[in-house]
Amino acid sequence: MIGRALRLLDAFDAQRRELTLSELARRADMPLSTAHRLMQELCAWGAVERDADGLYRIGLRLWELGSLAPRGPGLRETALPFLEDLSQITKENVQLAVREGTEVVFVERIAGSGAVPVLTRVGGRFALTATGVGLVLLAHAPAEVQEEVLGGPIDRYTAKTVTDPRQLRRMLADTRANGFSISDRQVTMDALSVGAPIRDRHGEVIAAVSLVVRHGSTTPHALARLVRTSAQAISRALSA
Amino acid sequence: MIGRALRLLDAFDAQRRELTLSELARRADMPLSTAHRLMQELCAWGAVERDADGLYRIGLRLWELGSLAPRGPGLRETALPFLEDLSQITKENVQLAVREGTEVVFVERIAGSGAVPVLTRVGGRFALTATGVGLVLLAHAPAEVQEEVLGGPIDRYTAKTVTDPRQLRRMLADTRANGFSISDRQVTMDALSVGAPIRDRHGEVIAAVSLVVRHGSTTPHALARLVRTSAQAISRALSA
DNA sequence: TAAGGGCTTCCATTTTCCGGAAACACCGCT
DNA sequence: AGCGGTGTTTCCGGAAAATGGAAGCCCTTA
Repeated sequence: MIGRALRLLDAFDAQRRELTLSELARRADMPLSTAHRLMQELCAWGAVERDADGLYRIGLRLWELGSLAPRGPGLRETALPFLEDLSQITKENVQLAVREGTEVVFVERIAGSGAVPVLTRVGGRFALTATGVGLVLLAHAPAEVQEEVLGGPIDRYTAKTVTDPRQLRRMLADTRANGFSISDRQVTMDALSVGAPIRDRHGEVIAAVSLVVRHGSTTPHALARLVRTSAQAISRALSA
Repeated sequence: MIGRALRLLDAFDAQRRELTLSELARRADMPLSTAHRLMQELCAWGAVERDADGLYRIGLRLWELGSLAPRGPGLRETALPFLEDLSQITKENVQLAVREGTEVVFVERIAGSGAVPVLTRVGGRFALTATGVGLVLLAHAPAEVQEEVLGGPIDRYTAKTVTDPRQLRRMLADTRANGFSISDRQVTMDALSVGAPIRDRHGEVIAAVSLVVRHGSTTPHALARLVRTSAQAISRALSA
C-alpha cells in the first residue's frame, strides 16, 4: 500500500523536520517494523535521508521533484519579477498564493522594507475565508468548494474576522464584481490585505496576489489599483 | 510496491513537467492499468494533480513536503542573506550547492547584474568534476565517492575540462590545502568559477558556495578571498 | 465508418506486504 | 555490574493487496 508511505511523509512538518523512527511510527500510527521497512525504501530512493545521528529528514530528491510543480515554483518563476516590482513600488508585503482544496497555500512572499511583519510562510497553509488572497480564490472557486467552506465551521482570528456565511457571500460577490478583495483586520488587528485574481489563458482564476499593509496606513482602493494591474500583468505573462 | 510509484514520479523532469498516463507508463515501463491505479492513489493524496486536460503534473503537496528538506530550502534560508551580500558586492553570479551521491545539486543561484549567463537551474544537477562547487564538494567527499568519480568516465565540456584523474587529484589536494577551488573554463569557455566549502558545527563540509565570473575579468585570488569569507560566515550562521 | 490512440474498469491470480516477536544497542540510574 | 527505558533492526508465516491482461469507452483523424 502506497498510502502508508505517504502517511509517514505526512509526519514531517515545518516544526518537525527531523524525526526518529519511533516518532514517525507514532505519528503515522503504525508498527515500528512497518515504519522501518517503508522508511528504508524511501531512503533508498532518496525521498528521505538519514545520517549518523539516526534522524530521518526529507531528502533532496523530494525537493527536486517538488520544484517541478507547475502551480508552485513554475508559477513563482514567472510571477516573481512582477511581485518584486510591486514590492519596490509600495515597500509593502507581497504575497502569491493558490488554492488547494479548501485552503490557501502560499507560493511566494516578499517582505516589504518597512512593512508589518506577516506570519505566513512559503509553503504554508491558511483558511480561505480570512486573507485577501483567500477571498479571491474562494470567490472564484467551484460552487461545491464554496458550499463546503461556508457550510462548515469558520475560524475566527480577531474580533473583525467575518464568520457569518451570509456576510461572507456578500464579500465574495463584491470581490467578483470589483476584481479585488479586501480583508480588513481579519487575520491580525494591525494588518489589512488587498488581493486580486491571476487568470490562465482560458480566464480561469488559478492564483491570487495580495498586498499586506499596516491598518490605516493607506486607503485600500489605492492599493487595489496596483494589485489588480500587477495581477493582470502576471496573467498576461502566464498566457504568453 | 512503493518503488513502482517512485518510478512513476521519476518520469517527470524539468523538460517534461506534464505527462499523459501513457507517457508515464511508457517511461516507467509498466502496464497502463498499473500506472493508472498508482497515479490515482498519488492524485488522491496530492502528490500529483490532474485537471480537465487529463495531463498529470507534480502536485503542490509534494512541493510543500520538499520545502521541508533541511539540505535544500533549509540551508537556502540561512545562506540567502550572505549570498545576496556577495552578489551585491561583486555583481557576479553566486551559486549554492550540495553533493548528492556523485553529483552536484544546485540549491540556489543568484544572477549578478552584469554577469555571464549561467546554465545551471535551481534543483538541477551537474558532474562533481567540473564546477567550482563540484570540486569543493568532491575534495571533501568520502574516499569511496572520490574513487567512484575518478575511476569512472569523466565528462568533458570544453577543451579546458580536466578529465585526467591524476590531474584532478592534484586539483582536489590544492582545493583542500587552499580552502577554495578554481574551475577555469572547465564548463564553458567564457566562464570561470571559484568555490569554497561550507561546514556544519562538526567541521564537516556539507555545502559549497561559488562565484561564477567571465573569464579574464578578475583575478581568481581576489574572488577566492571573498568567497571564503562568505562561506565561513554561512558556516557560522549554520552552527548558531 | 473504420482505425488508432488514449483512458478506465474489472477480476482471478499471485506476489508482496504486514506486523508480532525477539534480539540488539545504547543510554542513565542505582 | 545490573537494571529499566527507549530506540532500532531482523525474521518469517499468514493474510491482504498489488498486478496486468482483457474488454469496453471516448475521442480524433483518415
